Amino acid sequence: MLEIQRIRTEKEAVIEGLKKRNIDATATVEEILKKDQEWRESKSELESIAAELNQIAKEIGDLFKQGKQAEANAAKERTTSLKGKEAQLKEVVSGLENEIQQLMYTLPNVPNEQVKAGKNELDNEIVDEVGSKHIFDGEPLPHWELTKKYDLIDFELGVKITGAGFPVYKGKGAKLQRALIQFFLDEAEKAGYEEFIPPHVVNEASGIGTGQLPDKEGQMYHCTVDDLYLIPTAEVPLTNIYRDVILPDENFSIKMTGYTPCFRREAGSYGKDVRGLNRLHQFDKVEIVRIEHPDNTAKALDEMVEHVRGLLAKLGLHYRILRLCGGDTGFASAMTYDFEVFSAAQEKWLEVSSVSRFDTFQANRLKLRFKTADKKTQLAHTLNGSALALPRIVAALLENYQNADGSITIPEVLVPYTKFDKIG
RNA sequence: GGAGAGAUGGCAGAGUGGUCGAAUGCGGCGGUCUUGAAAACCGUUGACCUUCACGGGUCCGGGGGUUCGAAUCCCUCUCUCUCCGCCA
Repeated sequence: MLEIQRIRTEKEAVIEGLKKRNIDATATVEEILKKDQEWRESKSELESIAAELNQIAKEIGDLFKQGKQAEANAAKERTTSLKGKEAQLKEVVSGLENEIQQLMYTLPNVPNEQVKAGKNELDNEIVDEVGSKHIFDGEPLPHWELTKKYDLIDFELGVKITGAGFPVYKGKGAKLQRALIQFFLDEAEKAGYEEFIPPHVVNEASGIGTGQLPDKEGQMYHCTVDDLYLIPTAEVPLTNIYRDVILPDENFSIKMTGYTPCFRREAGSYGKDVRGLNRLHQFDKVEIVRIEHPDNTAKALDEMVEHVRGLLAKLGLHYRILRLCGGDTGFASAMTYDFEVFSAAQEKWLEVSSVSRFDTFQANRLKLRFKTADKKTQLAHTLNGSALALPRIVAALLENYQNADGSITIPEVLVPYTKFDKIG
């Protein structure tokens, strides 16, 4: 959620910024400011009535103590009309607060100045591409054939047990999965991230804190009996560790990592790109999350990008980095870099990581703040990124590392984890 | 699932209708003393909204009610703890 203060003082900049998302927020912003003005007026009127009532109440207390019953009762009379007015104003004020809140929830984050205007993924900027396409002797097989051939992942079995999008990993397929998780966690730890194993189910307040709720309700699995949500990413529980927290001083840099399964309903995305591992309802991911002083955010984002680069380089994958355009940048994000690996058999790019800075957008909802040197409270900045999401990495590894004899080579960095260097 | 207890400031913990945003202790911060530190002593120490400011207002788990006045009384929800049962 944007800060109301920012809308008051930087109205034009906010509207201009949101245009990069292909959104004209003028009407909403004007509406917010109008209601905000009304709210402030009603609120101050309400407060002066409250002050008067407090004053009278105090007088009555004194009168009773002095035994001046009659005068006290007379004073009581004075309160009735004030109380009526107070009740009326209270309703107006809380009504306005609700309306403003609802409007505020509809506004996405203002893109960073580096973000280009654009409608959709076609307008994203390719900022770098590393590696080149594998040259194969024959036709490489797509990963869904490889997983079947070597009995690594059983999609049909998952359908039987749960439904589409819940694969069963077997044998070397399962081991490869575990190896990647371990490898990613070790790398994150080397980079200074502290490991967490958070709950995989969260409450409503946490969903609101990181911005999944209220708007994107349909994306999460909801356990209605207990009113809890399966996490769509470790970002939710990890970031919410710092909900309602005021860090004691401004010297902080919090770096967290965690592996969790991620659950996504992916409502409305059936039919396209859902083959094999490309899009699942449950998948594994190692996430990195940072909480930073606003002055340090740009640097932190760069470090996270470098970290993900390092992972892909070590795995020897051909990848590219995109800076998402305004229209493709997530609701809460101010700037996002997507990482895509090239899938040799499918001959297309697969997104494997998304690294974002949210600035104060999440912190505002989370009430995540810190104390400045002069003892003021100020919103902190949050960032997060996948490092990495497993399924498409697995897809790319299997497809790209096929050998002429049909076997699949395991990248050297993973061998200590898998304890085997070849499939097939 | 059954029975009971409870939710107060960073923590512990008092407070059952008016002077309580809240005693006291611990912790934190500043100071005195000291070569330095400890101890001792003194002071200070919540968040939010509004205002240029003075000031004003709100907050004692959430919501509602009674009252001139609620941390304190009533209703309701949520959560936590203890015991029993069940289970890893």
